Amino acid sequence: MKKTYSEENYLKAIYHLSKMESKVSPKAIADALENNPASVIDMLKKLQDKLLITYDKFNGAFLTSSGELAALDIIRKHRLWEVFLVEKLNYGWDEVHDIAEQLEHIHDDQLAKKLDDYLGNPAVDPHGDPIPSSNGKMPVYATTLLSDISVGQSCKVGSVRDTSAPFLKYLKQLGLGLGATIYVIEKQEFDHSMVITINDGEQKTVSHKMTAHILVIPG
Amino acid sequence: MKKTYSEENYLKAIYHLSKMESKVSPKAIADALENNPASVIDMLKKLQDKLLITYDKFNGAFLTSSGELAALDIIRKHRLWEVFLVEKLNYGWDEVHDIAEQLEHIHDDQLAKKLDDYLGNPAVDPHGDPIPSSNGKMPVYATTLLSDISVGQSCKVGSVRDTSAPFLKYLKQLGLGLGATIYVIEKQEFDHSMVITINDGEQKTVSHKMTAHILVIPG
DNA sequence: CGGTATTATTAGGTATGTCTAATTATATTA
DNA sequence: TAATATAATTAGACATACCTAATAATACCG
Ligand SMILES: [Mn+2]
Ligand SMILES: [Mn+2]
Ligand SMILES: [Mn+2]
Ligand SMILES: [Mn+2]
Repeated sequence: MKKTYSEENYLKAIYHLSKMESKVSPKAIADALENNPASVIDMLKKLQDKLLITYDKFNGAFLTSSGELAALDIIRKHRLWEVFLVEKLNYGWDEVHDIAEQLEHIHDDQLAKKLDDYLGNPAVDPHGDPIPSSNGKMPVYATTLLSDISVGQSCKVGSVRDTSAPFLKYLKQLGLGLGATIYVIEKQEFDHSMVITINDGEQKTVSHKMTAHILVIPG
Repeated sequence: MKKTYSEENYLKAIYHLSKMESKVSPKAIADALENNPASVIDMLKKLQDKLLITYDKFNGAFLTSSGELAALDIIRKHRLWEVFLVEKLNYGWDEVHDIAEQLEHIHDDQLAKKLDDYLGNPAVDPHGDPIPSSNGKMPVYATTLLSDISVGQSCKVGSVRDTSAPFLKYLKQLGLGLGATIYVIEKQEFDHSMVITINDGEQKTVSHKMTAHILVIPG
């Protein structure tokens, strides 16, 4: 069953929110899509009619299995296109999200597979996020937040939980790219800010807001 | 001023129709877009309000200079994406039009230029149609119809005037690709069908409907 | 010329996806 | 617990881009 541009965006938002919070509320969806709860309620009804989600006030929204497959398909396309834009068209990783937001909705049976093959079947997108397989499985890599790494431990940047331009620009400025090695020197109890070195460079202080949006592979 | 998906399709249709016929009527636009004249009239008013076209019943629709620039930009993107799909993703030239119809509406300031550079600044799309320049000029190549070539003359396939799958499939079956050399052996006065050889192969008979949709470079 | 077919246009309506404002339900917290 | 803040929901509206049916204008043809 063909989905509209808008339905696809809702499914994707619900998928992402369900990974972050236990309950996916209309308010949370409205915030994610930058629209309002009244619009969300309308759409939740439509998605429920199409058996893509279940929704009730107490449990919030849940993707059905067909809804989850649809969401993963969109995410797959989004991330493949991001790889294309960075690897082939030489965009910066902080420039590609909004374009991928459009490209993810292009409809064609063969496109994702051909793009995937052309790109050499990449495992992750330019932000380190895993690319779902064509049969709808989401590989899991980095799951530990940098903020949870202990003093004296080191780790590598696996992916980021925020794809906004300001965040990515700041990362670039810090030299914090994918795969960068981080060593945790100190943690402030007061505001949870961290003193770290990046690739054995000079010491830098980063806020909790930063460290709570960076996923790492410990060790 | 940002244009909607639909507005862009109308501008493109009006551009193409204006090259084929002297008057672009609501009926002709409706046929091209497979919708109905009432819808077209609505949109013509909107486009006129936005100063993208002029319209009156006696002269039909005309693109203003900003309308023409917009149309050429969409056509440029359409054709660049078609090159990408064929050259990089290994689609057949009969499979790419509908996908490009979606991709042409992707909006990003740098995208067309980056794509163009990445593809090596192609002059023509997979159907031999010239790719407009970034400053809105449409190069002109093949302008002669195969149906206008005389008996005893040869020519090369420059482009096609129909991008429907049945037409392109038939071309492929005949071995009539871009650049193929055609030699005109005979022309029937009755139905204007032609006997030709393709790349010095065996003789084939093709209808006027075919020869009137193939543009060639004589000589 | 007059009648018929084709086009153009208007009027009114539908579906999608959004909104604001009002109302109801649920949490928070003093 | 009662007041208050936040969230969910409903009602009503609006913009976009379609549609059908009716009417008006124009073209075509015998
Ligand atoms: Mn992204
Ligand atoms: Mn999107
Ligand atoms: Mn095309
Ligand atoms: Mn289009």
